[in-house]
Amino acid sequence: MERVYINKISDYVDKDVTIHGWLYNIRSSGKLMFPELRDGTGIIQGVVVKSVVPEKVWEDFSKLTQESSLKVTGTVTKHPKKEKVYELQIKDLETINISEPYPITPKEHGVEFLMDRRHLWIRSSKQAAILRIRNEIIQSVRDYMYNNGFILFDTPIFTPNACEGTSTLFATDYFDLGKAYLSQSGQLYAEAGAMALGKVYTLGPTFRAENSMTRRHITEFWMMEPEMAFYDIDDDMDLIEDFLEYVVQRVLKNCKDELEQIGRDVSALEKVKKPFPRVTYDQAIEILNKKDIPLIRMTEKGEEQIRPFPWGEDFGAPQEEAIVEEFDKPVMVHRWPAEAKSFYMKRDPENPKIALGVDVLAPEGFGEIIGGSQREDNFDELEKRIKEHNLPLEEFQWYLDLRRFGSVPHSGFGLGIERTVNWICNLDHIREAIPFARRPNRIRP
RNA sequence: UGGACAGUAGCUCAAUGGUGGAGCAUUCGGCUGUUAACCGAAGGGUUGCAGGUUCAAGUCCUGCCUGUCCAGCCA
Repeated sequence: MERVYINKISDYVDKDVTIHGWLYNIRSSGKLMFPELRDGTGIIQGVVVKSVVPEKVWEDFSKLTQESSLKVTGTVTKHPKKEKVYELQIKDLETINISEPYPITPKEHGVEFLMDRRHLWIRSSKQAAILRIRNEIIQSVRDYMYNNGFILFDTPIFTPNACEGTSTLFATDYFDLGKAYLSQSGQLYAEAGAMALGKVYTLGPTFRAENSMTRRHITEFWMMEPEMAFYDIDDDMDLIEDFLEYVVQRVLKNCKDELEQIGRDVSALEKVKKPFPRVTYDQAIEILNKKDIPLIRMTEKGEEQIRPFPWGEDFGAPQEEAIVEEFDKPVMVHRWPAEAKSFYMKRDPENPKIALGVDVLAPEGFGEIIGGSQREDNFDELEKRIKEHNLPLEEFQWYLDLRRFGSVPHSGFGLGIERTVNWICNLDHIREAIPFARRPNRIRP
């Protein structure tokens, strides 16, 4: 008997097939049973008729519990009432394993209960659909880069130094060489790659020891960071919008079923087409003042609201939301106050108080998904910044070499994979955007 | 790290300071088109932990633990 997967079942109408999978749920009605089978690619309802199947098959089905594993043979038919839905008229059953009582029932559960059983929760249809969309997002990222001349350039995870300060780094012992830190960005190495290969990208896990308990933060997340020689900040933004449009439109095209399964309103995603709004920091401040959004600062007395929003302050969640509300596409906020940004960003030649950085805010309140910039390519300027930020100059000598030996203007950005999944899937929380989320209060399972 | 809220059966939740219940799950029985199927029955409890108030605490008070949400930080 031909073994088939459920997502290809429509090719086998009126044919006999075998499905290898698990029992997702079962409903019975006297002399009829309706087992729902899942095989990782989808779910199909089986029909077991007592008067049709051998007595042993009927008895074996009666013994099945949720998540029991099995091989089922039957004839594929169209659903009598539903369009484009198929059923399996069951003829035979081979039980592989009778599951112990399964903890995740088809009823409601709390997040802690589910996260404690994340290894089982991912079998649920919504979680499985999210992980399939994640797969499509990552594959489309790789394909975009490959098809546009970017070279995959893997950067190290053990690093000796901080990219943006040591307080958010996880430290570990490294033989006789003292401390090693888990990478929080591959950018500095990617810059070396860009000088060697022109356009590169790195895609891998990154680690931030931030005690952030929000729906947008995890301590271990995947980031895709392209770095391009001879790109300025405007080239960088051109790339961002072309790239993001490709990823979103491809997920829309290839993950129709999954998006429907998780109840995603795709009309919002369909609008993600070039061009995206480009808003300078100064223009963003104007939006905040027009909407009377203050800076909120925590003091000893409590909350303090400062209006109008003072120039130079970074935006928080309420500010980002107010800006994004104005548009129905990802918004690129660029040319930030240099004070609030990292040491490696190039200053605007027209205004030294401005850094040539860009943040991309996802629509629908999902926050920042991309942070990018044109990098400082002048040796003296960069060395000065490293000193100003009290970073260990010796550790950055190799990085400064990139400015000593044939320095060129270059730019790049970092895309948070889970934040992108969070947005595209319209999730309540980023913990569902990765198979096993790591958060300050969770390292298991 | 700060603020708000919560913790009762395997799960999701009820219970005026006065005998701790329901639905689902589990086990048993019934039902020939079910869709989180339905109907009947059974088993299932150290009310997060430690103190305190009270004749009496799941309920009120204090401390701790755990979790959730929000803020900051960031992708």
